[in-house]
Amino acid sequence: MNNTRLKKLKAAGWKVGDTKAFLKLSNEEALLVELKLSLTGALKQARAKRQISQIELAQRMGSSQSRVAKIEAGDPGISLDLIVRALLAAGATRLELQRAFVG
Amino acid sequence: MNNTRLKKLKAAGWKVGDTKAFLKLSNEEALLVELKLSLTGALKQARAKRQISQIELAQRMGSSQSRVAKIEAGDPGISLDLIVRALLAAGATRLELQRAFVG
DNA sequence: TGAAAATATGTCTAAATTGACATATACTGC
DNA sequence: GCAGTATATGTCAATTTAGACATATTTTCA
Repeated sequence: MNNTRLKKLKAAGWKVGDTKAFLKLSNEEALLVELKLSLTGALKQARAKRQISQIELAQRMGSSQSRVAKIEAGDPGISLDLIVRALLAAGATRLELQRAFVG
Repeated sequence: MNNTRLKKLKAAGWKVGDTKAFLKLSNEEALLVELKLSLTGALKQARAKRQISQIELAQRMGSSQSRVAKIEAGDPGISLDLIVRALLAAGATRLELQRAFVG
């Protein structure tokens, strides 16, 4: 029913500004990566500060050492969720989170 | 989601500090959910402020209207990544992000 | 130096998340 | 009430991310 109209809108929306939309996507993706890197940096700091091993952190968050290593290595294919979980499990303060976010 | 996690933890031999660890996990999970809700709230505001429809936002971020609706509805099973992508696509400022992020 | 601890890297299957689609419901102005 | 539009809900195949494990490399320190 509304399908035809929806499709029309979609098609129209994508034709015009195709590359522009793509560039925007890239930019947003870059911002997201930047944010992730900032957070993983904070994680490394938080963990070092508290002298927690990757194994211990992994246990605390119900994950594995290899995952923690990958998080800190900025491995692509690591979700923001997991990074934040790690930060929380590492006992990062609100201020630390904030600083990481501000960059 | 938490059930499977708990089961896994138990199966994996978490005998000592069992409940304590679980409580910690729950707490961190709760904090994460809180954060997500805060961000989705910011998304709704940002989108309303800019008068962008869900369809348009979906197009901008290369997603679908139903996904956007679910993000804003606080649907479980929506990643932090997707929420942040939506915020960026909605043109949320760094300040808006910050406020939502740190609470 | 060298053993032990910590961290990095690669790969697997299972589980979670995705966009897309269909469709239902809510809202707007007329 | 009614068309047009916006938003909500449910489902699904395909992709992505997960923990786990093996193993390599680096770091630590007696």
